[in-house]
Amino acid sequence: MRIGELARRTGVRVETIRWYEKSGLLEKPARIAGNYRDYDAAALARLSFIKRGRDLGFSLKQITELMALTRNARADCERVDAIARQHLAEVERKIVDLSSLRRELSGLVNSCTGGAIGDCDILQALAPEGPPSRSEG
Amino acid sequence: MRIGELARRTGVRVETIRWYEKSGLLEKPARIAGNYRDYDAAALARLSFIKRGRDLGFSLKQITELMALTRNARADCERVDAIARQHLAEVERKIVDLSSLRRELSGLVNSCTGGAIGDCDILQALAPEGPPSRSEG
DNA sequence: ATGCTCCCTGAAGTCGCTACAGGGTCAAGG
DNA sequence: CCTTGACCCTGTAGCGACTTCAGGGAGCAT
Repeated sequence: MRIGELARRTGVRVETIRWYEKSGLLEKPARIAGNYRDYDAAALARLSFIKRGRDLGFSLKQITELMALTRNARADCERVDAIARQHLAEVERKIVDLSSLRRELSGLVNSCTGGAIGDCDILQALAPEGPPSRSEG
Repeated sequence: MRIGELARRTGVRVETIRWYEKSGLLEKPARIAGNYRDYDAAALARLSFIKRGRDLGFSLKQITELMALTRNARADCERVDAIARQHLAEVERKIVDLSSLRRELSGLVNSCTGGAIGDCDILQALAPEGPPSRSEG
């Protein structure tokens, strides 16, 4: 199949597929007449794996490693688990960070009473502690 | 004050300050002997505002707009509120996305029983529906 | 010949920095 | 006077994961 069909089947954009090839995640496919890329079922499986990994938030580097591990069928599952656990920890950290951010932001947003800029609590909260003149620094 | 002191006082790195200047968030400061940048209290306040906005996750573009609004003291608070609300909505969406991601990932991680790659449930979950050879696709 | 859809390459742009190369400036110390 | 060291300067390239753009070629239908 050509790149457009592969894109349609995987939900990955054509440009992105070419970019994966350039950065070494996908092998260079055969070419048919017209210099068009020609993909087979293995390429489809590989790209689906990448897509699934990306959807789960893994980096391309992690996905590269995971794909390498799949080819080494005798290797231990440990490394795969480590990558997944590390990613999970990162996701959990991000959730915590964003949650405290949300608390702060929703406090800000609810403080807005719709007046003029001078009274805007949002801008007040963003401004530094003191006014520009520093008599109490 | 010179750029190093400004950096220390705001917690923004020297290179980042120069980068803010280059991208138009900070005005070009006066120069003292030796071609060193010379910052005043207004620059300190401005950079503190930027820092606080960044800590709250606003984009530089949003911060630029917020700073422009502060200078227009008679303007309505509405636009400020809109920016903050939009950002809050984005943060909330990210939290939702990451939470479902966490569920999926922790399911994955817990499925790992420590065997060989061939049995690894994590890789199974990442792989596409069928194996590369497609007799049942 | 024209129009259309698909495909090609290579380069540049996005965001928000970070890092590096290769210097200049200035005060303190010997 | 010279060196050391902290600080500063400019300009460029790199990061991740793409997206967009410029400028074409391939192949089919009309």
